[in-house]
Amino acid sequence: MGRQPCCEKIGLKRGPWTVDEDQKLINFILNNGIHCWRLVPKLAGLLRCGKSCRLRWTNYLRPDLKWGTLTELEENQIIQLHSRLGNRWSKIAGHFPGRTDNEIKNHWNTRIKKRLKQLGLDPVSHKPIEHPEEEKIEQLCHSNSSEVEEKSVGVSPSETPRKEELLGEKPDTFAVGLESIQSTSNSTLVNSYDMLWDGLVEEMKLQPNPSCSCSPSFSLEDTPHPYIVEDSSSQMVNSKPYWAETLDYMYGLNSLDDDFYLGNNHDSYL
DNA sequence: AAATCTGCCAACCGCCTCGCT
DNA sequence: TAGCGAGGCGGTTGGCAGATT
Repeated sequence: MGRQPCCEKIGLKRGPWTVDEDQKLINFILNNGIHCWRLVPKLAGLLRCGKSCRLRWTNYLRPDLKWGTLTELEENQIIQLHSRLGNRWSKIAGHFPGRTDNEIKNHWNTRIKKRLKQLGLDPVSHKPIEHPEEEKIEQLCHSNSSEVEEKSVGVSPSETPRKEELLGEKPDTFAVGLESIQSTSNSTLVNSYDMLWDGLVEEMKLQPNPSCSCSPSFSLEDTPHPYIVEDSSSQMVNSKPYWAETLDYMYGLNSLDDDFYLGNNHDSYL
């Protein structure tokens, strides 16, 4: 016997949320909090199931969401965390304040996967995809032929990485990783991000995100601002969604200065 | 200019986990 | 201790927008 559906689906609306629905959900949660998702749509006057409301809130309407493209540093951190945690997106998202598991999952599937494949890495195992590649790496470690090196991974002779580095074993320090990233071509990113991340782990002691997406509760005091967008040129821009004005009004945020909206305090969350 | 392709992401589905009775 | 229900999670899909032909 199968499980009962989470809600009575007959007569319920599906698909994209409208402005009106968003407003209703925001108003209800801000006024009443979240006690039981199953009751939220009924009490808020929405023809949605509780699950749908929860998803909409956690992925889009939550005030502590960080908007905008994931930064390169965040991307590298995601890769590292994925190599250790696998597809446990909520756990990974827990390390990124204001980011949702859905967002990170989407980013992984659409961009990072591709990037890893271009680097010759298996997105699942994080190891080189083909054995011939390993043979090339072997050659790299034991040969002085710059021609082979240039063709295989594009590393100059003086920057020849150790085999275990190319194959994903963790080297030593943050400093080494950072230096490597700064001084080498893109192809060495394969091992550089490992180095960098290990250093970061040491530096930051991997403090989990207190406002993890799993939690329905939030606090304006300890969460980043939601309307931060970082474009490809790393410039922070203001990108409020349409409902933001409502939230601003309700939270009294409209008196905050531009630095807050522009995310100039975002460093403290890394 | 129109048709087709591709990438992105919001949203859904169904299974799992955990807490309550 | 077993059964049930709600919330959480990860995989997948559908539709939109921009790019390409």
